[in-house]
Amino acid sequence: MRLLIAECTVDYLGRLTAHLPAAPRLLMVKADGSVLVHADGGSYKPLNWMSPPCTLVESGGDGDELLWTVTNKAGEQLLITIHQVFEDSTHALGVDPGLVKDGVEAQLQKLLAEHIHTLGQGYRLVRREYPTPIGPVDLMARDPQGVAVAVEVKRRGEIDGVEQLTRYLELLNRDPLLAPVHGVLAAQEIRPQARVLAEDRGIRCLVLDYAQLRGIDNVEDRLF
Amino acid sequence: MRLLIAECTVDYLGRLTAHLPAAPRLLMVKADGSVLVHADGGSYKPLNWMSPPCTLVESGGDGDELLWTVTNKAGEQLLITIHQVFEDSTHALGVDPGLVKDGVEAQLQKLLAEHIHTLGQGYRLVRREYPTPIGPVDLMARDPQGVAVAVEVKRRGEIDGVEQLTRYLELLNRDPLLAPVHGVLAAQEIRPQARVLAEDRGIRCLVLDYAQLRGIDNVEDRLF
DNA sequence: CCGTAAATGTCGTCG
DNA sequence: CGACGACGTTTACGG
Repeated sequence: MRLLIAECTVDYLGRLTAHLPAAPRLLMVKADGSVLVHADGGSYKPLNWMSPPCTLVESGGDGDELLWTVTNKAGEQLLITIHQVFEDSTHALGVDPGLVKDGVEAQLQKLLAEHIHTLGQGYRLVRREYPTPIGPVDLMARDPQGVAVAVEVKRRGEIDGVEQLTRYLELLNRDPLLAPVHGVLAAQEIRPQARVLAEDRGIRCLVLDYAQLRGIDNVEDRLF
Repeated sequence: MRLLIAECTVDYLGRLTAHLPAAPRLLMVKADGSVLVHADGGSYKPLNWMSPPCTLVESGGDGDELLWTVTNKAGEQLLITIHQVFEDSTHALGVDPGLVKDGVEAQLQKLLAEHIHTLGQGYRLVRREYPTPIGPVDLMARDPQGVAVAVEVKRRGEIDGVEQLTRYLELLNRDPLLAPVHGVLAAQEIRPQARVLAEDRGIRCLVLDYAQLRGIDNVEDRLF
């Protein structure tokens, strides 16, 4: 990895065109040739960048200037003019062992499947990832009367989730052996507009308490 | 901005939990206190990070180790254990003048508005950004028979765009002075599933050729 | 400050 | 390799 602190001007010509006036910035060149231009603020997103795979060509500009031309397969270009270099260092980091994550939605789905009575007393789980032609429904269950219930699990319930579940329900209800199929949107948090849309379509909204779902585990652990 | 090249272990405890085993990495601390952990690959996204506003507390760990505890308002934590420092430098960059962008969807919308006959001969533009209670429709037009046509412009047509246009159409069709309102999804590229969904709902799909739309300009430039 | 839509989104997974 | 959905999405824009 090469790090430069330098005054530079940057132009991106690709899916859009963008320009950065001259200013001191951090230029990061990674081992795979990708380039990041960072300012001393903002968030983790660089001001400008080129993702790998790409190639960097260094050439002389006017006077003491350097011109970097970074190009990718699609022909997108990042043009960096370096006016003054304040620091320039290179470091061999090696391949990173990588990030280990504990998911959220998958956990919620698993927990809700294990405690399907969170939907109400007498509910039974049919299966997780119930297949449909347009993708799997997170959970399929039966209510105490035996009516099919399709459950969409989200961390945050938003309009997208309602639309997604609506498409599943429309398809599932075409199956005379399954219909009628009710819908439940289950999430740790449900946005007001998503709730309005869901309830307008007869979809029940269920707010999940992650801690409580795990708490139920603990209680049962004590019982057995 | 402070840059460290260091062997470190990182844990994030927040919306999820994530762990990075010990390895040499770049640690970037920005002036606003935000912290980025970068490897020598991947894309512009750090392996781990904390967005501002947040606070960094440095304390001693076991032996020569250093422990950074980065905390934000929501109580999320980024814990960085620094085992060995290979380089440590600090640079004053000042406030960045910022990025100037030329958008894409806005350009497409403008071009299509200027060449509304791309929809078909005899089409007339009513207005861009036609207001509805849930937000503006990109373009409103009339077909040769005077029927209202709502157009949603995207760079890439995906299911979301179809849903968005569907919501607009549902609302617009409630207005007896406007109904019936037809729908058109116009994009440089339309995904197969979006096309199926759109056509199932009677929404026409129109693939836009950016170069050709500008080419039409050129031809007209030559004529006048 | 909340809510929605856009993003040079990026990233994983699965066909 | 393309399509599709999730993301610690982040970010910009409007009410």
